[in-house]
Amino acid sequence: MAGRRSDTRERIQRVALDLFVEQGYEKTSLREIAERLGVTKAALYYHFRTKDDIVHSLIEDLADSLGELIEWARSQADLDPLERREEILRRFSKLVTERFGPVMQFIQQNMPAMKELGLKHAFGEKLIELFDLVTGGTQDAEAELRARLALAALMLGANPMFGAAMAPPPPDVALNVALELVARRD
Amino acid sequence: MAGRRSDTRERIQRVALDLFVEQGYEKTSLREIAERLGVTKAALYYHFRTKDDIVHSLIEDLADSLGELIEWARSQADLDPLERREEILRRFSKLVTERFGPVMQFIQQNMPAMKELGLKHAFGEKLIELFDLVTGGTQDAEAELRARLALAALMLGANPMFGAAMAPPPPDVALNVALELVARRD
DNA sequence: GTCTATACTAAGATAGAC
DNA sequence: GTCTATCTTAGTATAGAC
Repeated sequence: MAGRRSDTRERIQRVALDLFVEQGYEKTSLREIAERLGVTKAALYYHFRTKDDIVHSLIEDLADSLGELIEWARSQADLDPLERREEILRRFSKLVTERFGPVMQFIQQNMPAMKELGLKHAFGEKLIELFDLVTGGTQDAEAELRARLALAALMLGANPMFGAAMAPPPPDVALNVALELVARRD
Repeated sequence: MAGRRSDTRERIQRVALDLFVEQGYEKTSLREIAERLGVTKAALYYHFRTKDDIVHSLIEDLADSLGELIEWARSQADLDPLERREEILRRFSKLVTERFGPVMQFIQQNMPAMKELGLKHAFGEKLIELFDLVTGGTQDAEAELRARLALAALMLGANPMFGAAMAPPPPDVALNVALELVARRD
């Protein structure tokens, strides 16, 4: 626990994420990851029990951050609903642009790989909670769609179809459009 | 050429698409497809040269339909730009809801599998052309984002993140929001 | 047009030495 | 903490009989 463990574990995570984003989860073999790191497959198995386990470790951080955002949002029940929604979107945008863009891209492009072993749940449930907070609990279909699109706007750089072929929108533009989508309507 | 070939080829396409959507491309083996049809793997290889070839056949129809839509749009250069954009979105919405929803979902959830063998190009290039027609060729970042979101709204039922966990928006609601996103702004 | 049988390749994973 | 060697499983694909 104390002291400095080798950084191999983190190097594995970095290289694996790079390859997963670039080629996809299934098409990336452990051999490939190992080769790029200059170690053998067996070495990977010292740090991670399975291939899935690498993904799991990557997503845990993201799920934790979303959890913190949700917790914060729940604690702001007295805030003006619109202001709260807007601040949620701002903070979400910050998470995506500053830290979790690649992981988000990976998740969206490799959903089938996520379906196993509760990988989806740690993150997927958080995304739904966040979505509910942005809709404000309404059942109105259009309001729901707008909330989804607002989140989508912030993630479009990571969208499998649009993200791959085109440049992502500047974060500030995306945030503005997202805010407009959930703005009070008259 | 003449007469009625066996329908095995189409049955393979249907079953394969079902399984691909359900479990993902990589996780679906030819053995699985064959078993569900009550034939052997070798039978599949009679109708399709490779596993990729099955996907290719599925996407060709979609690409053709998009091609027709694009061709129509190009022929309407004299139409009011806004009206044209709106009609493009309407027709695209129709394609998605009436025929290509599952294929779209499959594509979005399995992008890494698309990257090979020009599978991406037949369809991907068409999507970009369509996108350009909806933006109307502007370079404005916000207008571009709005055009993307308009298309995204119509495909959200097929979106890997939102589509899986939540009910898709009613098509008419999605179309309305899409139209609003590209509406002339004052 | 479909099947049996099989070749070939590569993947994920484990055991045990260093 | 990393290696060599090996196991197990599964996949794609082909040849040739029916």
